[in-house]
Amino acid sequence: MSETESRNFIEQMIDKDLAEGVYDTVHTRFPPEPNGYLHIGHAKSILLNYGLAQKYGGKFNVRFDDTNPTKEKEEFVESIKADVAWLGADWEDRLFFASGYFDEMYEGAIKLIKKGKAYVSDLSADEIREYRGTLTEAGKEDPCAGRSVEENLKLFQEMKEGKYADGEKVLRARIDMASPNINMRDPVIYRVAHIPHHNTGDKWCIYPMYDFAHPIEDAIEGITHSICTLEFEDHRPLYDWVVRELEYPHPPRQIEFAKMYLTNVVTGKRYIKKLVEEGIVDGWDDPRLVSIAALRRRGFTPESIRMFVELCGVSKANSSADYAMLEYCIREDLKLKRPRMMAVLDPVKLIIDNYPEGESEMLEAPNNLENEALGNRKIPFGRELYIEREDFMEEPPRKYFRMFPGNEVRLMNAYFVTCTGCVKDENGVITEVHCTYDPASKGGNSPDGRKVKGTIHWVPAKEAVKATVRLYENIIDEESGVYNEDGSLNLNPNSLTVREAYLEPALADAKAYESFQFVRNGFFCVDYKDSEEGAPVFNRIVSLKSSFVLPKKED
RNA sequence: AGGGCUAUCGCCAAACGGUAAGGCAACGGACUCUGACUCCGUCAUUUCAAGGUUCGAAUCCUUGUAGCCCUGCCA
Repeated sequence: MSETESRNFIEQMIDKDLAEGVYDTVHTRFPPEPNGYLHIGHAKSILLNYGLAQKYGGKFNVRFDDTNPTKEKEEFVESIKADVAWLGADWEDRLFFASGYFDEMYEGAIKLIKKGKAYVSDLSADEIREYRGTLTEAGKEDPCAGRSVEENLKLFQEMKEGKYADGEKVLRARIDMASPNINMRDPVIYRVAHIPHHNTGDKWCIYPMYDFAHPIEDAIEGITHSICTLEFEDHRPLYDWVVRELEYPHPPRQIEFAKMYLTNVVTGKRYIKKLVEEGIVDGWDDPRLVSIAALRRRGFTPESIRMFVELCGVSKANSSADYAMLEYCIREDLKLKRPRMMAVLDPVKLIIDNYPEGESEMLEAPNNLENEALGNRKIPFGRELYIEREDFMEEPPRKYFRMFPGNEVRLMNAYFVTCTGCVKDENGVITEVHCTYDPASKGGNSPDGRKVKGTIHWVPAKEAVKATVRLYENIIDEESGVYNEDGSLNLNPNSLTVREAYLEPALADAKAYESFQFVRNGFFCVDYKDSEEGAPVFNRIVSLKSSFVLPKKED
């Protein structure tokens, strides 16, 4: 860490703890409940926790907070592990499950009962709610609060043994029914649920509540800084109460930060579910979504997401980052490390009239002009090529530097060509553009040193590979907000455009999730998921800014 | 008399009583084997508001205002 670098508020708290000797190390954790897929918001938590451990030379755990078997599935455990690993957060040998601590939690509950700090209640869920009072009125004492320690012990034992049906009895912590903080009004800490658990099977029919379980999990693992989101701020007094009453020697400190939101993006599980069910997207990893898997499939790299999280920073102010910042991060990460290949998305044929018919040659091109380490590749060149339809204009506006009759441009990595005209069909649609080339300008430079203003990309007509390209835009119509008046999503009808494009031959061997910069057309990632018979599909990651923009009309 | 938290440029975000960093976006211009990238320049006399304390306030005090969270046997 450099001295000049400013520290976020969490680092400042950690510095203080370390300086005052409250802790002598830093141990963080990412504690997801395995009840869904991770998205960009979780990435912030993962990278924040992992980053702090790295920064302070401490440790980082991954722990599944699986205390409610009604919601959790093994399937999610695997996807979460994969996503965390992909992001580069290394838990080493510290992968834990809250369910692994059920014995300690049970012992903890007994300890509370013995201290007179917990009691078994017969109240129903509705009654408990009634007794709890409201935001402005104090709660009432639970009629069971007066039970003796012995009776509570016996009843709790019976809860564990399965003598009671779901909902019949709960264990409550005895704190303060009149507390202005509703979480402190004798919170339920154990409930009965006769449901098999994905880890413990049917060993247990009572399960601890989050507020009781979480501090214990942290304490057992020796977590020093338990970082969570803002909505748990009100729970901190209860968190502290639990670790204090259970007399953990070095209790962890809970610190809350603001969740990250992205502008014009959908993260709500219920909305995503609807999009999937209605077939608007093809699953939770559709590249238009922001689940970790979707971002990966779209071609975002772990590095780009790390950069994004760092750029966003951490604070306690609710905020929502601009999607443009995420795009900036992937452009920044990829621009030097990926090859720049040529692909024509909207082809029109270019015929070089003075290039010998039937002949062809191989040209050598650098994969990335700014990164020699990426090497060179060979591209076949011949008399007939495809160029981008918009790279030719019969009557160009001012400041149009590409193909128009009489203008000389460079075919990237190939030759200078001078446009001579075009051929149209009966409807006036341009079918061919014609030009002549300067054989002396091979490689893209003329021996006489003359310059051209424009350089355009191309692919050889014969050898080009035809491939499916999917162009994605935000699934939300950004012009008018995320939601319609009726609460439905305001969808962008053009969020996906599929087209057949021509790629230069070198791209035919691309591997899944390999990314490329298509010259002028943005960054693309190869995706095999939905392709037929293993044919690659190219997903556009982001478009280059200002691409395709013609000059403003002159006044 | 509910409680807790937050307010700094279009969007994130520093500044910790010493005179408003930085990034994204935007806008000029230069450069360029793509009009991208890169580079250079512009972009808060002012920090939700109004008072107060101070030589000096985004930072301290007072009073307001706005937003978020909390009444699961979810996490």
